[in-house]
Amino acid sequence: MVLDPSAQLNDVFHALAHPARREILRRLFDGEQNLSELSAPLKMSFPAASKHVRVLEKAKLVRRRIEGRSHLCRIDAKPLGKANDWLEGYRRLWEESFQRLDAVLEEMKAQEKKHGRRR
Amino acid sequence: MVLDPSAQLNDVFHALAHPARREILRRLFDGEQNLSELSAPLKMSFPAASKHVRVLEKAKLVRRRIEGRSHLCRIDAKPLGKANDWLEGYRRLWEESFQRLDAVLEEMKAQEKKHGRRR
DNA sequence: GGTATATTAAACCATATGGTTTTAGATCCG
DNA sequence: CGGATCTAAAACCATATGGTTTAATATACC
Repeated sequence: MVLDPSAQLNDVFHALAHPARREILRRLFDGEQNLSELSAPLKMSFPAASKHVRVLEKAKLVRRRIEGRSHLCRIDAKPLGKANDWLEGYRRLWEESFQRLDAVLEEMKAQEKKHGRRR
Repeated sequence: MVLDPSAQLNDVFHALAHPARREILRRLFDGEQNLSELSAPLKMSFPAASKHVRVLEKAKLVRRRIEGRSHLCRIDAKPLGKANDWLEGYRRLWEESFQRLDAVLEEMKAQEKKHGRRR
């Protein structure tokens, strides 16, 4: 069905790459909202906001339920799990880099204790 | 210095949205490589690959050390930690969705046991 | 110096992205 | 019916993206 197995991941990461779309997701986190409600706080026209929602739908991060003239949007976080799975493989790497930072900070503290605070 | 605090996150997610760039990262995971080595397995011209590396550099996911005519690239996973932090806020949501899936599968298994396998 | 190698830069192209405004459909409501 | 509301669709625009090919630059090597 899906030709490129990583195509979904492309769509998810691309969807997350725009702050307006992340804001939309953040607000959907608290529950369903229709397009008007979603677009209102965004500093752009309604059609622009609507297009962002479509990008989220393509990434299957948002599902739409039409009720009369209101299009109710709901978050579906499953694809975020896929993104998380991909990141997971690198967790050791970025955690190590924070450990190294911690080590530096510890070293600085130790130096402070030994020689007293400077400046 | 950074006008939009989410700009880094935009760059990171955008960088991850292309399979060639994810592949580059995956290979840098195993250690430093220069541009020629990185571009060789990609089905595109050298300049195209070089541009992808620039996108990764802009997202601070890759650092470059020039040694003679060889540009050695090294992964820096810290920005992936930022991406992970953002995702973290939604973890509960996607885990719940998997639990629901598990519940459905459990239910199906229980039915199987009760009534025997059909077909 | 001369040649091969690694990389950048430039020019170009097609398509995508992100926005706008305007027009057109549905649907609700008095 | 008629008007207000919610949304889509279309047309348009500027810029970005992702690729190419060709030229230029810098380094290594004989």
